[in-house]
Amino acid sequence: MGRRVTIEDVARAAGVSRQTVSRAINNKREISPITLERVMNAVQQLGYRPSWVARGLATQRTHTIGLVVPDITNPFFPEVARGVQDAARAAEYNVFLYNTDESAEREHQILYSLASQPVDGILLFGSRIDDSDLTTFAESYRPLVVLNRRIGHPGVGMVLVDNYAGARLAVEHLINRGHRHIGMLAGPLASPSSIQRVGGFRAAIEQHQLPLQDSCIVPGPPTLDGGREGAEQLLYHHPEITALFAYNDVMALGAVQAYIESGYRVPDERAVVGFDDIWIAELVHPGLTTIRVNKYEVGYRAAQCLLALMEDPMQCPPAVEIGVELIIREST
Amino acid sequence: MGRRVTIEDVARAAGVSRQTVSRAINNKREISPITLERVMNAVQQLGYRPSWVARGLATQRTHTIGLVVPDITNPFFPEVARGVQDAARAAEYNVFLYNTDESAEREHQILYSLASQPVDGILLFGSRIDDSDLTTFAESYRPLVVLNRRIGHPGVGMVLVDNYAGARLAVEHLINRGHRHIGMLAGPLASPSSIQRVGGFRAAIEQHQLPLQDSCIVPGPPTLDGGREGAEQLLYHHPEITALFAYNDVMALGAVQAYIESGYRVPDERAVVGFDDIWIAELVHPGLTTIRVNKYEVGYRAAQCLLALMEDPMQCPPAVEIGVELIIREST
DNA sequence: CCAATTTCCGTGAGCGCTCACGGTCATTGT
DNA sequence: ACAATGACCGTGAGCGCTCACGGAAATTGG
Repeated sequence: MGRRVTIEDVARAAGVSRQTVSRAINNKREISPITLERVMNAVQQLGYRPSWVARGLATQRTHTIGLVVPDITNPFFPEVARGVQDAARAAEYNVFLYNTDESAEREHQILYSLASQPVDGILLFGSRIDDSDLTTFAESYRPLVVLNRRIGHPGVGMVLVDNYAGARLAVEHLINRGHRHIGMLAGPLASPSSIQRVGGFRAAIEQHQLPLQDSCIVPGPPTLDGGREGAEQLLYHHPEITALFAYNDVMALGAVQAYIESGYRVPDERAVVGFDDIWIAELVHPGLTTIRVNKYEVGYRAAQCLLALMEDPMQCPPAVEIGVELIIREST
Repeated sequence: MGRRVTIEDVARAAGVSRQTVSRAINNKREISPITLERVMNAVQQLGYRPSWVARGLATQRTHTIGLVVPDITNPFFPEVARGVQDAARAAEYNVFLYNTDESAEREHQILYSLASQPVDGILLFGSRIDDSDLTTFAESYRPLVVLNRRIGHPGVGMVLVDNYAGARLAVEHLINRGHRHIGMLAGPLASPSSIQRVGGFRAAIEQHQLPLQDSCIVPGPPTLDGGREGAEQLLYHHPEITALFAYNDVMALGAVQAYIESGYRVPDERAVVGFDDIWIAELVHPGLTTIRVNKYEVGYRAAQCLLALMEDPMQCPPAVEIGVELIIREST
């Protein structure tokens, strides 16, 4: 109850003009220390809080960024989100969160609705829309940072996880362990990170002149069941395969489950390596060998990039490269 | 580039007044079908998108809610957040996400900053500020829904997980399994859910007339390490304890680890039951016996409650009760 | 065929703030 | 002592939209 305290009220109470109050709270100087204090007192007493919305309308900036992820429930993203939040908070930005559910249509909706302003910039992670759509989008909309996409466009930043190197590390590790028939659970084919990981996988296999049929690379949803089913399918069609490289840890976990349920011992008879190093990878039994990605860093640096972009929306920031690391545990 | 398309542009293009355009896009009827179509065409052609901010200033509603959680990285919260998002999306609301890091000070900051408007309502989960602060907060601010707090105040909704019953279920299960010396990892004592779970724990123990010293209930941060350390401590001071009820699954997992590292077999020599049934509880080995809380439902229904509250901010909605369920796996 | 509705649409004001000016007073230099 | 500089502050307008009016046209009834 009670009307909102406006800047006018403060001005009246302090015996100055609105503009002076505005100057005070945004410490623009151009204001004498004494009036500044007078104003600040009035602010305190009335409990005045400037309206973010009104300010947004006047300045055309809302101090808000939008974070778009496929699904916050996917264990990869909470840490990323956390990184984003922390970076945003440091700069006094708020962050909106949206889930696309891996659906391009849904993603379009969100992006479209984001255009009607609430945000100053967008962080697009795990995008599933195609490159041309993304480019036209980047052209018409505000600063944007994308994950694992190469878009050479002023005003858009890129964060690139080294998927290719990660996949190679994984495969080489498997080869070192003596495996010669290696399969891959490729995840969602539409995803660029899947393409990159498959690329690294193929390259490593070929370099070592190991046999590889296309049917040893099976796509599937990046979920536990996706991993389980992929592994079962491979078990059936390619029983010679003794090791699996999975698109991500969740799929890898599913694969391990499938193996165990089918009576194989991991890692003695079948080995599995995942990707991401999500929190639980070290808790399961056997502990999951995986490629670690610093997820917090991904979020944090992406947000920083976006923040910089918002200062100067026309620059072409260098891509932020995120390195990866092989973490060996018991599943290989 | 290019100025923003305003409602005036549309009005001009369609040969009508701003107000008519406004009516059209908010389908207030009071508008003839023919002009409606004319306006809509103009909207299409110019690619007009009403400014959320300007509308917010005029209507004093931003169509935004704020979700405050201790840490989105805590595996309990992503699912909750997901439920919130989905409910919000259905009503065309955006959601801000904030992390308090279990810090009361940080929470105050956030709540305070939220007062300067960006949100129409607040979802406060895992609050760590004390009851009186919370009440004064509830009085002065906009609609609010809190989790696991009893605040009888018009305009504030409550979502209550049945912690008490959950704790009893857990303890009784342990007793059925033959345990007579049962300890508890109590989590953060400041948290109401901790208090409630401890209450249920005590009640069950007493009802079955089992021995219980206060030192068998050890507090600690709700993390893996918190659980591990608590278990070690108990192992040292109360070696007679054969079963543990943990504040949450993460602590329970830590406890299991501690036991295994100390050479105890779970569940043969030591049993552990958790709380929440987070995603990974069934993936670890041994699978974790736990009290399941439907986290998605918590978020979804909380958001619905908030939405209702925003329609009529002075009502006292009934508390939303969330039931729990004992899930028996291999850790007991 | 004319008053009483109803339907439709336009006008002014205002939401709470900031920006670009311009004005006033005290200060400085010579 | 007088113009010129600078520090400080106030004024109007405007950001893009909606609300509460009120007026004109189209409809109805007897």
